[in-house]
Amino acid sequence: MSGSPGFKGRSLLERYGLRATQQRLGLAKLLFGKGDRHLTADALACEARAARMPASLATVYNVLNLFAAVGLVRSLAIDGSKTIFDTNTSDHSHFYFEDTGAVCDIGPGCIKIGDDIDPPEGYEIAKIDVVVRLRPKGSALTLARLDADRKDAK
Amino acid sequence: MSGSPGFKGRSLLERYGLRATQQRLGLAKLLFGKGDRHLTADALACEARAARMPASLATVYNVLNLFAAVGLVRSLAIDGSKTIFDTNTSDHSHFYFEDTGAVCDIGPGCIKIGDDIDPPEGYEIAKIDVVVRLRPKGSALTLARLDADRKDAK
DNA sequence: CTGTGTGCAAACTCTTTGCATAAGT
DNA sequence: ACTTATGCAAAGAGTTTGCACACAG
Repeated sequence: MSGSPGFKGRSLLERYGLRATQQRLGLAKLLFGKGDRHLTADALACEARAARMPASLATVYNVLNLFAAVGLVRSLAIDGSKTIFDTNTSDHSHFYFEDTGAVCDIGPGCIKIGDDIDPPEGYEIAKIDVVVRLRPKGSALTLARLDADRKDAK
Repeated sequence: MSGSPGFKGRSLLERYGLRATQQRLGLAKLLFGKGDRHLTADALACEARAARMPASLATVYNVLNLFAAVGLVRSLAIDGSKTIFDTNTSDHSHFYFEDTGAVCDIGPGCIKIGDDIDPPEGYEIAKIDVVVRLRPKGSALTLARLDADRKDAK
């Protein structure tokens, strides 16, 4: 099971006009081998190392950005600092877990965005990102809590 | 008109339990003095300098993060690199102009988010961010275009 | 006065880039 | 062979942090 995955990475890459290098094949296998995924470049680099298909962090960024440019993956700007790459390129929304930083898909049926949005003159809609931010129940940040925390900190 | 703005910054800050310092007052005036705004920390620092109410960049970050923590402003993670602070804390969506990086509000009426979203067990919805990404008409990135660009680059 | 905020600069994280080497067609 | 990708390390942007000084209450 090590040399000939049923996974057709080579033809996938070639279909997108990309040269099939070891690193791209390895990363593609990790990305598309096990269902929809949401990964940072760093996380993918770690997985690659663990799977004995090492690729430098710079290469992982290059490959992910390249994949994003051709539409193989989609990049999400959810938490500001890290860029998350999503292997699901279809229309869908996301849950974002503020405590863990995890991301997961919401089926396209659950959220209805008006198809009646009027883009300003001269512009067209590239895509619509919907992020439902979740926090553990009862952790709401209230003024009272802020105050309490300030006193606790003393 | 220099010393006593009709703008009640002091009481605003004190209502939120914040000490009314010069920098906070100055920044609050810029933020809330002219309607809803979408600013980066850097842009606000520049404005402050221009308005003769200078505050160091570090202080601008501190103040904006503080304001965001108490709910005076809302921080948006839209483009991944820069954090944008929005003075409109009510429920609304955003247009994001990919060519200029500008952000503007979409009235809450234009987009309907199902109120029927089921948060996963143990979590509650902190907020929902909707970003409609806009690009200039006709700039869609197609495979054909990518190919053409590659050849052009030669 | 006492505590808190500010400013500066350095540290830090994430991401991109330049150049020599290695791999792909 | 010729082209293109990779790896490394350094650069770059944006944001945060530590500490001395200054300001607000």
